[in-house]
Amino acid sequence: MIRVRFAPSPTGYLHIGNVRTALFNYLFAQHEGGKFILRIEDTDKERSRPEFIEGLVEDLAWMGIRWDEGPGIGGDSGPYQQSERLEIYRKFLRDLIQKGKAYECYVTEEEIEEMKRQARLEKKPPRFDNRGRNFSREEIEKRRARGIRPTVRFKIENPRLKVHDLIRGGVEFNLDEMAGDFVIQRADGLPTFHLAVCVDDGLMKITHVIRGEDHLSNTPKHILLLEAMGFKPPQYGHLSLIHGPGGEPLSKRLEAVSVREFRRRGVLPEALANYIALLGWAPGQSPGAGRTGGRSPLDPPASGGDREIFTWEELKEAFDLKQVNKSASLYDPHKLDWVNGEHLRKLPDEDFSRRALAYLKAEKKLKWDETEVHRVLPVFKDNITRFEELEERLRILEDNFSYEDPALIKTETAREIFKAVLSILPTVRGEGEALFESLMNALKPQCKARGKELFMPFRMALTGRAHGPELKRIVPVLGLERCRRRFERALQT
RNA sequence: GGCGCUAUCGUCUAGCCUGGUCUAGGACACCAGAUUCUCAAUCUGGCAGCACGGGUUCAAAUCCCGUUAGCGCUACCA
Repeated sequence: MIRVRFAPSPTGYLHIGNVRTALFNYLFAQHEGGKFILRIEDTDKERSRPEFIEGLVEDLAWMGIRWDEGPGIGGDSGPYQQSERLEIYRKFLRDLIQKGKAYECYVTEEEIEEMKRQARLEKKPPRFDNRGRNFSREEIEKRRARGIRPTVRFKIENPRLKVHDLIRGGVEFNLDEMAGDFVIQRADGLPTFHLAVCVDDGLMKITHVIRGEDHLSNTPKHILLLEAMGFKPPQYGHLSLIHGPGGEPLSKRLEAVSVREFRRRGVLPEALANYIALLGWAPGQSPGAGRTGGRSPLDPPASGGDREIFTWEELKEAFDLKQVNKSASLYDPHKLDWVNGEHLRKLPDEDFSRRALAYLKAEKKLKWDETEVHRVLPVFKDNITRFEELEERLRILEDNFSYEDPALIKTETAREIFKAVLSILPTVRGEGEALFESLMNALKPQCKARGKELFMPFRMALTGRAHGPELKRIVPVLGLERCRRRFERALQT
């Protein structure tokens, strides 16, 4: 059974970068019929904050990424919050020390700082020289007497290591060149990330660790640690990092790329998932789908490497870790908007209205009658890229708008048109677009204006705006009575 | 500095493993045209790329070496 995990530390909200890690883990698990585990890594008590845990859980749930084990639902390997697993880590730590695979290290932070300073001066790579390994009894007693609390370091015995990365292929490390023995328990008695991760991945029987590239260099340490504790290391796959639109690190604009922000602006969760999945992944080209082939729309959607729009189900079906590419990519807001628009337009009117309404309510932007809004919403389906634009569009429901271009309704022709409309309005019948047709049929004999000359003043009187959805769609949702009021108002302006 | 990773249109990518079918395909963005009310949507067309230098080969985007650039790690953060 495949078991993967997403292990965020609650030091901020979910954003494009870490939600992609979550998504790839989730899709992989779903595709393979495995389990997806959520684990909260809050061993850094300085930076971790409880409200971020809630935020993470909420954002993940909103996205539609569901965990099989983790906070809120439990599971066989709990607890799933590292701050509640401290006893477990201590037990493994004692064991490691007992077996001689780790040791208490009385070297102080100041000494290490000095060591680094020296190294810089000599233009040598700064690395810990493992001096704490060989302190004499007396030295240790002396340091203890000075009140120095020890860290615990893991002994690196065989520093050369070859790792097969699921995404990158073979990667070779030489830990000698990188660093010395590393800390697995801080002086304050809390485990470091390295220890906690390895104990948890071991105990939770994680089979595949899919995480950010920033952990690639940690992998040899983790494999060594896992083995020292008697666990079989999982397989590792490292995802490249994502950068902002200008190539700058994402951390510089975390707010703009947070899941919360996308939700606030009215992005569909499945569209976000779709877009993010496309960052660093593309469905491989099926053998038949060559450049000249040209697939017909009737071909099964899962084929071909040029697909862009996926439902959640299609994503789970098509996702393949082997097709994830190694290079970093930039977040492009334009394409997200396009993907979102595609998903919006694919929604049946009823679903579109329901979800748009839910958005407006959640964001406290519903200022009009709910049933009426529900009825009007589909008119805007082709006109928006995000729900956030709806607030402005819906002002069409208000009678006392100001005219964007008042000159348009003041011309002689405009006044003639309005008078003619008002005169034929009582005779107009019909539903939907037929209503508009009926209106136009009655109107044409009564006035000579045609084309733009006719429609622009018409639109301005009705909506106050020069642009908007087609009139044949606007008129029926506004209703004849409201139209009458607006034409009369235009005449008096 | 050391170690590691990466490198195809402005951006996301297909192709690379198993060299020829690639005068490199798709998508976003951009530009132009169509759609006889606008905007949008939609359709059509256009612009634009194998980082650089060597090799191997009859043949290299694809294999090898080097250079350059970007990124990551180099914490008692994760």
